[in-house]
Amino acid sequence: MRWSRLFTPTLRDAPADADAVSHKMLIRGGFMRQLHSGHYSMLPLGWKVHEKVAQIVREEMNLIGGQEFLLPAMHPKSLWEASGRWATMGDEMFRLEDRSGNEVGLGMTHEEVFATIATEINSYKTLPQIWYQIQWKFRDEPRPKAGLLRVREFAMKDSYSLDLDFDGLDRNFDLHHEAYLKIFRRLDLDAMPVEASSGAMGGAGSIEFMVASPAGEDDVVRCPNCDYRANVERATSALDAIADDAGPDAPERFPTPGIRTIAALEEAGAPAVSQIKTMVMVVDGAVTLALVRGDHQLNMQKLQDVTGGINIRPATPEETVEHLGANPGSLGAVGVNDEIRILADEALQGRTNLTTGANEDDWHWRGVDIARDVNVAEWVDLREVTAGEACPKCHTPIEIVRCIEAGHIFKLGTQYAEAMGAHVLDADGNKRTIVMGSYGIGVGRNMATIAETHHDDKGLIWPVSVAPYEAVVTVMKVDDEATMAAAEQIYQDLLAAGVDAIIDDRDARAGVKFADSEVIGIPFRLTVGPRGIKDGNVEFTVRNGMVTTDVAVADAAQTVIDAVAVAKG
RNA sequence: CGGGAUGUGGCGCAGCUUGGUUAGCGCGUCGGUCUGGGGGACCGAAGGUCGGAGGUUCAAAUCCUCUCAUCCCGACCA
Repeated sequence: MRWSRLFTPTLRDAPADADAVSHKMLIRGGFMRQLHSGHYSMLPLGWKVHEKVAQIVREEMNLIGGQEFLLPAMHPKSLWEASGRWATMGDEMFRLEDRSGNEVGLGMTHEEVFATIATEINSYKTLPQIWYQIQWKFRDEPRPKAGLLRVREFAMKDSYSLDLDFDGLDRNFDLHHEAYLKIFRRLDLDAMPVEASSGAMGGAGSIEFMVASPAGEDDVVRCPNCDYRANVERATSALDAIADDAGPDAPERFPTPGIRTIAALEEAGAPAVSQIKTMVMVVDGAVTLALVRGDHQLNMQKLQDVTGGINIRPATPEETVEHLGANPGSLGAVGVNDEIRILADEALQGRTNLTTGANEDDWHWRGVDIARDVNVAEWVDLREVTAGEACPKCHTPIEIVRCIEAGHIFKLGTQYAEAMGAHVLDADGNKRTIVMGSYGIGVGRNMATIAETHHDDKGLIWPVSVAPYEAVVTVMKVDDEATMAAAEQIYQDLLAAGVDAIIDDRDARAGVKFADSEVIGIPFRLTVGPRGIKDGNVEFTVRNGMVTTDVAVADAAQTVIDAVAVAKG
């Protein structure tokens, strides 16, 4: 490519509405432009990077036996009704009507379609299978943000494993786990696998691949001592046992005028660790109480996971008063009847002599024995761990790191195959439901994650594996014949050796050319100018670290060819 | 959905409080001259429904109402 013909509108300033580093850099480098919230146009360089990321994913999927498909993005309502997800996907699914009035949805993921195709598998002999595609997903996100990190329209590699049994699923899950680690290594992303909530996907278990970054949206618990890693949505920690006084034979009501918060109640003599915090939640329309220790936080995802609820929200003040008879600040579960489901965090199990609201404004109970006085339906893990608590495995204080979710793999099980009727006959002639796994990597998000973690104050620093160009030959004086001829020869040598090179043949000032190559983040640069040519030299600059050395004109191309080869491993 | 902020040539901004010439500035763009190893200088030029609609007024970028868009925070702390 000749830069004089390249369309890549670089900017001196980042747009004011960009906040995340990757967003600013990708806009400044002319990789992409926003069309509207959550939708980006990929410009030539952006698309090149995107496709290099996709190709790495494709290669690693093929290596584990994946077969590439391409499924429709637009799906009939009936398909999603069959799995029950037409309803459960809620507002996150884009829906529209065709001219006949038939409702269709834009695919957010493709379990249903792949499972439908899997109905054509009739014999166990066809299994296992790994099917995948790299295709556009549409999700009406509540809040698109941070450039490509969270968008409403994006390319995703989604793969699906099909097996006769759960042992097979485990094998394919492990194959994907390994393939994903290789993919992230090739993308130069330091991704850590963590236990995760399966969320709306359902299924038996899942692993997220997390890359530490302040631009992320997930918090990951990490033990600095052992290998414990988990999303806060799943993480636990070891708590010190608390020895309570037995307390009175029955709870006692006492007046607490004006006391509305845990902190205020603590000042009034009830330690937060000995309070019950009563969260009034509405789970799919049903008022539910979630109890946690006074000094603990409720994790909504954990509540969602344990209840299996789809729509979960805090109760409104009106609903709270209607069901419990008091306002927030004086709420409790003592004496609440069976009509309201009560879930209590495990940290409250066995506790006595506790304090909690009495469901009458300005009154609380003390001396509460939770087992005796509260009608707990289930003891579950609801609490969000915090940094510094003890690792559940080794008791070292844990840390919490902000992360980008770069990939996610799920052990789905049989639910989609069952819904779509994907069955096979096993060796004994018995009908069996196909066991599925599903595995996703967002191409654009990974591109942004690389940008997020590979830059300096001059711009991006792409790993060679995904760089828009591996090398640029920067011509300092295009009207100097000897300079241009030497640059052209080097450029042709690079192309002949398979290096993805570009020659900057623009009649522009040196500063402009340097700045552009740096903001774009091309890994290697050969600067060819009359000054060096006179001595038979060109300059070789490595973008990462901006180290420049002189090399002989005759060796220049080979220097880059070698550097590219080393970087690609 | 709740809260906050911002919308003025391609990008970054000023002007708005206190309404009043032809709406400015930097960068970028186009033409030219001089330059030529870190976003150069000078001359000239193009490019704007001041997000949109309605209202107040003799007069609106500026005041009022509604609306749309974009960004950030939150989706719990009883």
